[in-house]
Amino acid sequence: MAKLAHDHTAEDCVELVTIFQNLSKKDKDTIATLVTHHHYKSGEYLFSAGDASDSLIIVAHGQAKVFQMSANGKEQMLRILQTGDFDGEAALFSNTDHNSFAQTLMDTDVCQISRSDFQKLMQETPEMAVNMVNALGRRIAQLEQQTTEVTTASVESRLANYLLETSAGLDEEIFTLPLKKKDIATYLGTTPETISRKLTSLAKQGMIEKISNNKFKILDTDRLMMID
Amino acid sequence: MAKLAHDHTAEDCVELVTIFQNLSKKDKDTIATLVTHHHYKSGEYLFSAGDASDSLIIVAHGQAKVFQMSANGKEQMLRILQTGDFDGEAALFSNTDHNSFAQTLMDTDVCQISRSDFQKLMQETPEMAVNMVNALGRRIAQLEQQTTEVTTASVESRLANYLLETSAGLDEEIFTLPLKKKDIATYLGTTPETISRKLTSLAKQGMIEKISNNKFKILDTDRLMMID
DNA sequence: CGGAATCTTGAGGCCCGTCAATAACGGTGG
DNA sequence: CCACCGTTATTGACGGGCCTCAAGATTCCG
Repeated sequence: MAKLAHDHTAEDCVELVTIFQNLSKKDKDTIATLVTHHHYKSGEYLFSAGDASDSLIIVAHGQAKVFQMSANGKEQMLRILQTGDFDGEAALFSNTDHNSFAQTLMDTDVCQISRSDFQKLMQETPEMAVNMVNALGRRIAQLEQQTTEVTTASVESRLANYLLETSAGLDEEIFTLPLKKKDIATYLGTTPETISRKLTSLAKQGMIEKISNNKFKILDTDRLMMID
Repeated sequence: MAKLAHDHTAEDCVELVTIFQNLSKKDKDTIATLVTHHHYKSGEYLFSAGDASDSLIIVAHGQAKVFQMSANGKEQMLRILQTGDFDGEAALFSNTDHNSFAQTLMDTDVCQISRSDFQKLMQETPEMAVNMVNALGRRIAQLEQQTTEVTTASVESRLANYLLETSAGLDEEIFTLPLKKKDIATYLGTTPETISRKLTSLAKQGMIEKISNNKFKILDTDRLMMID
């Protein structure tokens, strides 16, 4: 394997992650000693459903998708882990298995803390526990939003929202969809075919412009927001 | 207002709620002094979207539904708060408004702790913060499950699961649906008409027996689990 | 007992999922 | 640089599940 372009150390993880950010230097140093890190190539799994779930996983650099598999074999995307995000499930309950999958979307560096170390850490560092509570609260709000949208809004509306969210923050006029259509589809609770159709439909209606198959330009934010 | 059948005191709240349960007597007493309680009649709102969100709300006795309202006016049920459950959102972020509604389904007693008191409590009582993290983690797992089911499984399958979950725990053969069809519908992301149709369909297929419009008997657990 | 809310049942239609075939893309090696 | 092949995306035809609208039946509760 090629040498990493950047070296990602335990300190990097601690600096990157929001739940550690406002802690004292001393606390951060302690945490750094508890962390192990690993490199994954694009497409590898961080964990699969059924795996023993025994550590908190932090994305130090890269991107991974977390999804569940339903009884009939359909994927449902739960979230995209970006640099600095973590997957909590693992560190919270004792003796439960993962019920979801995490697969990297690019080469990705990951840090881990074992459940027991993490639980000890929360006992000893209340600020960290409070940070954790806040992070989980945000996650809950986001999931509630996702559930509501998926059941109450049309695919066209969900897709429009997704485009607006994805393009927000980038002040580029033209932006690139960061995911394959299949992944966008499972994120929005639909199929790649429908995504494809709705994108051309939005383009025909003049709300977006299609530059290439995954590059787009927002033409009419207001109308996109009003769909459905 | 009539005198309450049972007196629900601050101590009751503290005893009832899982996040307080394994704390020391001393800690519990402290918490009890921070709690205020209120009685609500059936159908009243504990809070509405847009209200300032400034306290943790605990259901000491009764039942309430928490739901969001989508842009096009549809309700999406997020969860049912039972005795001992709490709504977290409020106590976690600073200066955000509620984005959901909570409405009682029967006469209900509620306890509250202000956000500032609760945040202080977490700082001073790490065990409580850890309890909170665990409770939120469970809630996340449940929401992820709900999102996945709602997008990947048919209404019939979701309803079958709901019936199994609702009847589980009660060893009664015949059980009563605790919610109106409209509420079941918004919980499962569908409409009352569809719920009605699917229930008669399940009965025709011999998997359940319809005793009255809201009393049912499970006849074939295995087939109910296999739907879809 | 009476009126309001809830539930049931039917008819009709549309959104979107499925299946399938073609096209475009992207990386690899010659 | 181009030819090649697997992956991904597009487009069409079709069907079905579920939503909508509406009317009638039933239940609930004062």
